[in-house]
Amino acid sequence: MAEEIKVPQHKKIYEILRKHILTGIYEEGSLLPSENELCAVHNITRPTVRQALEALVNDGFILKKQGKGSIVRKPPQKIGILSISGTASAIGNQYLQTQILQRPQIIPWPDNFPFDLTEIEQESGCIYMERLRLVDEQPVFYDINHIPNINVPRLSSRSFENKSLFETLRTQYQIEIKGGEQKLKAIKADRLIGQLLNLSVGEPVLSIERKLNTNREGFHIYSTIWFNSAKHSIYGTF
Amino acid sequence: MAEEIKVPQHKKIYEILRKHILTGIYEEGSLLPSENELCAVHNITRPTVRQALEALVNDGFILKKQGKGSIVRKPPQKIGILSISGTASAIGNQYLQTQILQRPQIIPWPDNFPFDLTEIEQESGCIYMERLRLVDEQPVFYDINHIPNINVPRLSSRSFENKSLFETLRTQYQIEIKGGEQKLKAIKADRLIGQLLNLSVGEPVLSIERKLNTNREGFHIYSTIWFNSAKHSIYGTF
DNA sequence: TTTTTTAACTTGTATTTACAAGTCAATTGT
DNA sequence: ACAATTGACTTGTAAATACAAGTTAAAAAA
Repeated sequence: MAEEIKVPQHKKIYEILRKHILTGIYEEGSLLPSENELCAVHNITRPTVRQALEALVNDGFILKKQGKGSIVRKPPQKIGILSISGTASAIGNQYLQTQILQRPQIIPWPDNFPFDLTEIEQESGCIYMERLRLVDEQPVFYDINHIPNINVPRLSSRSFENKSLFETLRTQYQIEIKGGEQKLKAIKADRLIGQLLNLSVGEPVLSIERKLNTNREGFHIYSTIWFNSAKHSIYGTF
Repeated sequence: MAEEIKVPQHKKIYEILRKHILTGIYEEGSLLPSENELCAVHNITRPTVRQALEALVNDGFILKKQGKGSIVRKPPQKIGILSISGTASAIGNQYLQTQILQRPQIIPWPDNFPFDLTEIEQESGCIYMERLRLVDEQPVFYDINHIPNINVPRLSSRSFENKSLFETLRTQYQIEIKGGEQKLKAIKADRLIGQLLNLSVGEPVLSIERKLNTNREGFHIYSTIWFNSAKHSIYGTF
């Protein structure tokens, strides 16, 4: 019971600093507290602080300069819909609303699943959910997700209305996206997609099939996205 | 003088291991020597070894597993059309033929160019070229490129029939792509695009606008790609 | 005033030590 | 013969310490 999840100190500090950068407590271009200050504040030693800072450097949140300090670099560049992050931060999530069409539920994997599954994934079933994302009240993309039902207790009962699925996975289950593969196509909207995205049948739609790798061996997240590119386009840096 | 360049130990180890992985001394899938072995061999301490290994993890050369070891992962990422590389390696360039529709020519920048240009770029004019890429004799994508006419002598007189534009830039001019940004859309084929890609007007086409950054400060390459996704899809890893 | 030096910061590198936790094969007990 | 346990590996986390090297501004010297 209780099942205490052990989170290393350097990861805690990483999460705290990351959040503070994203929420604007540290402004872009300003300096983070010095390593020694962070040691004092969080009561840990410098190597541990440096481990957290190094992760922030790798993720593009800060830029270190010897003799100067750690410079905040707010928009972590990347994270477009095409890049490593979740679909959430695509447009600037202030204006991105999420509608859950299908709350997470546990189902067996579909018969004709377009990706190969590992045995463990196959045996455990998957958590399925559908979301519709809107900008200015207009539907922009619709996505379905298949997540292996492996050691993600109560995920199916969580709400994702106002937070990113990937944010939840990262903070609640320590699941991080490490990379992935994707296939892109321009297709014609069929009746279902047309209805969801408020498009006529036959209008062009951008479809993305992706398989995301995580820090858990053999744990992959599968998403399919249909994107209405009439008024928006998908932006990404790399 | 002599000007001794000081290279940190962890960087030396990184370079050694990297070279050994790339030259095949350590085979893909095999284990690297353990951290303690590396300490003994190179006469350094474990934190230093770990610093080198961490860099290798970040660059995708190894994969660490607690209790097991460091697994060699030879191909340091692949690069697809969506990633950093040029459009060439998209499908596996054996089957990718290139037809030059417009040989490189020097022109002024278009009036309504969709990207902001630096002063230097603006003043120098650009090199323009159009290509059609075919798989199995069938057109798959059509791309136009704008390259600043800055210190790229005789580029406009080169032939790109059988080599990648980016390969030429890298080997002949030491210009390397370091990253970039892109916008993706699904649009309807107009008459020109339909004709080029062998599609009916109104069929969905995937369009990509990209601005590529290079190792030359202020030297960007601008491409627009129209992709026929009827029989192929764009594949990328990240 | 202007320049140089110093001192007090910052991050970078490196060692040493200790224990936790995952993996795997040999050993042990049944 | 089989299952469980042990022990010897592996990497992960964390502390305490020391000095090197880049940056900056205040203090001292010209």
